[in-house]
Amino acid sequence: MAILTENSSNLDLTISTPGFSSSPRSDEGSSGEREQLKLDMNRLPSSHEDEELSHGGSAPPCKKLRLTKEQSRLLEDSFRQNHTLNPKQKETLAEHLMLRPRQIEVWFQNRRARYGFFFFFLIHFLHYW
DNA sequence: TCTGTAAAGGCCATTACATCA
DNA sequence: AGTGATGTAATGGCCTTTACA
Repeated sequence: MAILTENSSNLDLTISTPGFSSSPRSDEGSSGEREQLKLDMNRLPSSHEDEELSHGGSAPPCKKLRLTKEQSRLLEDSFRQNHTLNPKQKETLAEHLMLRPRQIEVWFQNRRARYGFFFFFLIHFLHYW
């Protein structure tokens, strides 16, 4: 899979994920049920749900989600290509992964925080060694 | 040109929750 | 089944940059 920034000046993204489609799949395989559950939990809340939450409705705030392997993998691939996202890329990724843009943003932020420095250090270490 | 200001985005520290041993 | 450790999603605050009047 790859997310290609076709042109850094124009903000288009090409996302192709073998075995992963943003559209719901009816032929979910063996790992199916548990994974499907995760996807359901992780899916972007409908505008109605969103509205309820944002208006402080009686519904409890969303529990912390766990990203699926596919979601993580896709995010990881994007991160490898670019450690930061422009708004368009964020939007596209969010749409593709059925997450909120804020979640994409948070993932990249945490990713940079956890491994960014490590890899920076590692690369320079290898380079000079 | 400068200057003040609001909006947006990034980073950091921290919290809170899910999972595993 | 209960518990502590660990990993990580999420939040809030602060800072910098940018656009605009």
